Formats: sequence, C-alpha cells, structure tokens
Amino acid sequence: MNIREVAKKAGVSIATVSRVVNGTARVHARTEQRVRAAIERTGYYPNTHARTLGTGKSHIYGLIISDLENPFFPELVKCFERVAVEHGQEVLIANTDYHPERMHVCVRRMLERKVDGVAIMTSEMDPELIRMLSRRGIPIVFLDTGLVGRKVSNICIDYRGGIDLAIGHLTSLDHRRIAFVSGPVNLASARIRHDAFLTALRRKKLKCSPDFIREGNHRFDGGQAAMIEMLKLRVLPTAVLASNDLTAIGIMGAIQAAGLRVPDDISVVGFDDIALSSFMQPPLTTIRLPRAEIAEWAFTSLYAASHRGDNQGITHMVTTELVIRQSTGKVRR
Amino acid sequence: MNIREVAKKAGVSIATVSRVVNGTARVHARTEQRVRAAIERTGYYPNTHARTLGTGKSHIYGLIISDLENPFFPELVKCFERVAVEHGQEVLIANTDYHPERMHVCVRRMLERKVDGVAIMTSEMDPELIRMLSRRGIPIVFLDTGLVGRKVSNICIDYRGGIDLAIGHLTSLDHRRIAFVSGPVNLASARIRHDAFLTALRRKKLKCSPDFIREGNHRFDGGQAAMIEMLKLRVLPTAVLASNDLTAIGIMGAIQAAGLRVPDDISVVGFDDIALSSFMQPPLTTIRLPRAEIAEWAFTSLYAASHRGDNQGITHMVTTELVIRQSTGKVRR
DNA sequence: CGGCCGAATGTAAACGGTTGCAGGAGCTTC
DNA sequence: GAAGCTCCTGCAACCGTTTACATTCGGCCG
Repeated sequence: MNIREVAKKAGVSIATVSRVVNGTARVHARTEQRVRAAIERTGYYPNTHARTLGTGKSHIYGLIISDLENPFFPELVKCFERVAVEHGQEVLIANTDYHPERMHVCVRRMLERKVDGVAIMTSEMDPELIRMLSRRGIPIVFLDTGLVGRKVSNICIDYRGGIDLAIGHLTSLDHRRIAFVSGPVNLASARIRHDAFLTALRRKKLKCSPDFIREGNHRFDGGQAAMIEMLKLRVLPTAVLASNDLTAIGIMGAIQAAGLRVPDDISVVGFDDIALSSFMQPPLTTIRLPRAEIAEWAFTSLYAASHRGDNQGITHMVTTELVIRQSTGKVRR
Repeated sequence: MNIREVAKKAGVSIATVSRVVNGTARVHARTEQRVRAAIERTGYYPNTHARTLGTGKSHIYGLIISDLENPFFPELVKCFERVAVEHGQEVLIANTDYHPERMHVCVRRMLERKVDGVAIMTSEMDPELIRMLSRRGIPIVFLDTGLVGRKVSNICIDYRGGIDLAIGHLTSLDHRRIAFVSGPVNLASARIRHDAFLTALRRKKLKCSPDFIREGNHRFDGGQAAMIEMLKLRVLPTAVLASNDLTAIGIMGAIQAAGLRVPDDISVVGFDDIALSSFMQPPLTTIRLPRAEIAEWAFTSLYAASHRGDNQGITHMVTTELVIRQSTGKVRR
C-alpha cells in the first residue's frame, strides 16, 4: 500500500495523490474525492522515511535529559511528547545519566535520525557538540544556560524569585535560624540557588552561620547525610531550605529519625514540587517549577525555529511560585 | 557529506563505500583503508532514513506505556532504552494515559515510523490494533496477557509467588487479621493480585472479613481513602497488603494521620518496589517487581524476532521477591 | 599462451515519496 | 476564430542508501 497503489486505484498520478495528502496545491474537488476514497479503501498512510529523504525534514525532535528516574523529568518528558504529538511530530529521548561524555552518543543519535530540533534539558554539556548541531542549522533550546544565538534559544528559571518567596514565608513564621542544603557545587543551577539563598537572607538582615550551609547531591541520601551532620550542632536551625525536593525529603527523614518533628521542631522547604512531595508526611512546602510550561515552551520554540525559520533565538523567563503545605510552621518558643 | 562525497574522495564507487560501512562483502584491505580515511576526513555517517527506505528495517522499536508519571514506568523505559542503544537501535515512546482509545494513536505512530517491533506494557488494549501490527509481521511483546502467537511474545509476572511470600512474612510475625486494598477491579492484573491474596489466606487457614477487602485505584489517594474508611471499623486489621506501592503509601499516610503508628499498630506491605518506597518513613516492606529484567527481556525478544526471524513467540516468567524494610513488625499484644 | 576462476569493484535499479516544470483543457476577450 | 489566461494534472528528476548483477583484473593451470 504505497502511493503508487493509491494512484492506480484512483486513476491519477502519484503527484496528485501527494498533493491531496499534503494539501500543497489545488486539486479538483472531484479528483480529490476519488483519491480520498482510494486512500480510505487501501488504508494508505505515507512512509515517513521516504518523505524525510525527499524533504529533509524528519518531523522528529530530540529531547536530551539527565536521568528519567529523577522525578523531575517524567512530567517534562510527558508534556514535551504530548505537545509534539499534537503538532504531528515525533520525539527522540536520550539519557545522559549525568555523564557529560554520554552527550556524544546522544548528539550522534540525534544527527543520525536527522532531528528537526533538540531540547537539551541537562546541565552537562560540551560546546563542541553544540557546534556540531549548530553548524547543521539544527535549532536548539537550553535550560538555564546564558547562551543565545542563531537558532539557539534559552529557558531561564527565576530561582531567585522562588527563593525570596520561601525566605519571606519562613521569616513571616518568625524563623531566624535558617539553614540551606545545596546541590552539587559543580552544577551551575545549584550554585545559583545557593547564591540566591545568601542574597535573600542578607536582604532580610539575617546572619547565616557557615554551619548552616551544607552540600548535598540533589538526591535523597545527600539531604539525609547533610541533616544528620547538622543535627549534631549545639544550636539547631529552626528551618531548612533545600536545593531540590529529594534533598528536602532526605532532610525530613533524618529529622524524624532523630525523634524530632516536622514542622513543630524544624520546618522544611523544598524546591521543584515533584509529585511525591505532596504525598509525604507531612506534605512538603516547596517552590514549584512549572515543568509543563518549560516543556511546552521548549517544544514550541524549536517548532517555530524549524518551520518559520526564526533565526534569532530568544530567552524565555519562567517564574516560580511557593506551594505552602504542612512542612512549615510557626517557630515554637 | 553523503556517500557520494565519500566515494569521490576515496576514488571508489558508492557501492564499495556501502560495503565498507556495513561489512557486507569483502573489500581489498588497501581500498578499505582509503575509504575509512575518507569517512574520517568528511565526518560521514549514513542517513538512516535512506537506509530504512532501502532495507525496510528502521532499527526503531516502539514502547507503549500507560503513563510516564506513574513511578512504575521510568525505570522500565530507561532500561529498555539503554539496552536498545547498546544494540544500536532507537526507541519510540508512546503514552496511552490509561485511555484505551489512545492506543489507536500510539499504534498509528508506530506504523508510520515503521518500527521493527513493539513492546506493549499497558493493560489497555484492543485486539483490532494487535491485528494491524501482526498482519504486517511486526513482532510484539506483551506484559501479562495470556496471548502468544506468531511473533507475539508474552512476559508473565509471578504475582502469586510474591503475595505468598508477603502473607508468609506477615503470619510469621503473628498477624491474623490481614486486610487488602486492591487496584481498580476492571484491571486484569489487579484482579490476579486480589485472587492471589484470597488464595494465600485460605492456604494459611485464615478467614477474611469482607470489611477487610477494599477497592483502591493504584494511586495514592485511593489507598488513603480506603484506609480512612477501614479505620472506622470496631475491630481493626493488624496488617494491610496493598495492590501496589502508591496505594500502600496512601495507606500509611492515613494510618499516621489518624495518630496510629506503622508498624507498631498496623503493618503495611506494598507491591512493585518503586524507588520512593525506600524513602518513606518508615521505609516500606514490599514485593519487588524486577523492572530492569522485564525491560531487558522485552527488548531482546523483539530484537531476536526481528533479526533471527524467530516466528514462534514465547512466554517468559518473571519472579518476584519480598523486600523486608521497616513498615512491618510483630503484632503487639 | 589461452582459458578459466575467484576476488574486487562498478553499474544501475529499486525503495517511496516531493516538487519544479511542462502541457492540456476550458474559458474569456478582442 | 485566434490568443491568452487559469486551473488541473502528469512527467520525471531527485533525496541517500542497498544490493543483484555485470564487469574487470590478476593469477594459475594445462
């Protein structure tokens, strides 16, 4: 059931069938009718590979992420896929597993399949690889890297705004001793959050003891370990802000395991608002990162660049919001 | 940089380049050298779409799942992708979002991209669609459906064995009043677990009050609601088994919200062993479903069917195991 | 030295679409 | 009635491979 079969059944040339299928040129209503009937009867659908070969457009978009098992990503991937399918496009997903060198394989896979654009939603990256894509005119969109250029767009997250909200919320509950557990310091986006925390404290005229700043790893065990250490201090913080939700959940675990209570003894605030956070005991107060918006914007910017030939990349700012649940409360006297 | 460029640079015909790239026929060592050098210099890699057009093999495998946000799936998807990439194949992921009618779109996407095989890891399905794939000779692998046929394989999970282990574990801790919160009853795999629970109780000569059997929805809120109801009974169970981990986590939430303790007052056992379970307070005792094994076997069975032309599908049995953590304990007097 | 053989390489026809260009049909206009 | 215009439609080249078949080449044997 290829285009030739359909053409024969409809008594027209393959060019006419192609025009009916794609709507690329006027076809007489009567002819169109016949072609459509033939398509119906044969159950014909075009071969995308042949189409790609002819037009150079694959209708596939690449999505590179760090790790699908990190709860931050599934929603992002799902939304990206949903929007892509709504636009009649396909998605190619690749995991780097946090290894910068795996990026090579990912980019290679994208090139081999001739993607029409790539969303790079990881922190790891390699300028050489970016150039490989750029040189071929493939649109790119990044998450959180300053770069913007020809066909290269960027999504910026307002970490500072979210952290300001969280600190404001905590101070309004009379918290003065606020600790922070960061992500891995070699991660740019983790450093931004760390800086934003210090700035926000300063603005509130609060001091921050170095004992109250710990490094985590953006995973459960990192938060847990950091908090276990912190609980050995003579003077404990009354609230802890974490660089992401998994860290916050690890922190809550350590607090509860030590026989203390959240939020009665120590309040905890996370960052990301992964689904899991609302299921914790107590449900976690956290700064929401709108993953659906990120995914949607990532796709549509690539799609626009590929279709309308928008050459100048742009920066899109994504705002965060504070979701208040039950892991934060007023300071006990 | 297509095959013609390479051929020109190496001073050979495109057929020779193709033979070097694919190793499909003998090429003189000296010639091969020249071709490889040309490939190196030009950074050439073959166009997969042209290749697919010529050979009929796309080297793409489809993976249909219910919902990427259900924590059961990310690990499955990740493993499937890893194994596929190791074999030089690509993966096409599609979500049904639990809607049987979305299967149409998923299967259509698979057909359009000419996948070499499809793993259908959802419960929803439509025999008509299966036939559409089968008629074209596309290998299929299912999770948990009795069907096996020409190029159709099946992965069976030993639910009964896992549930027997769990009930054995609970009775050895002196539990006699054991409750069960099922999944949605219209889901075959949920019914199997339900039946297995009843059988296991009977084998231990335990009676089960109808009050102790509730229907959940395989989500957090279903477990929570079912347990809130159950806690109104005059005589409470000493242990609850859930049809999956999310349900179990909802159950623990309801118990703790009611001021009771897990496992001191009520023990809880889950099913699946999603990553989250080990992070709960207390960490959840659960029946582990080996998702990596399922994914690996799903891919390799498709790959074998596509490459070696294995026509007879087979059934693969996957065993479960009990992971004992801290949500289960001895019955208090 | 001629014929034969096998190894190495080239030629050209698919694969299934898209699309620029040409041409025919039907109609208006002078 | 011829010229010119529009609207449809078909022809054929092209996209980048694979692969069956043809061809060339060198060596070996009788």
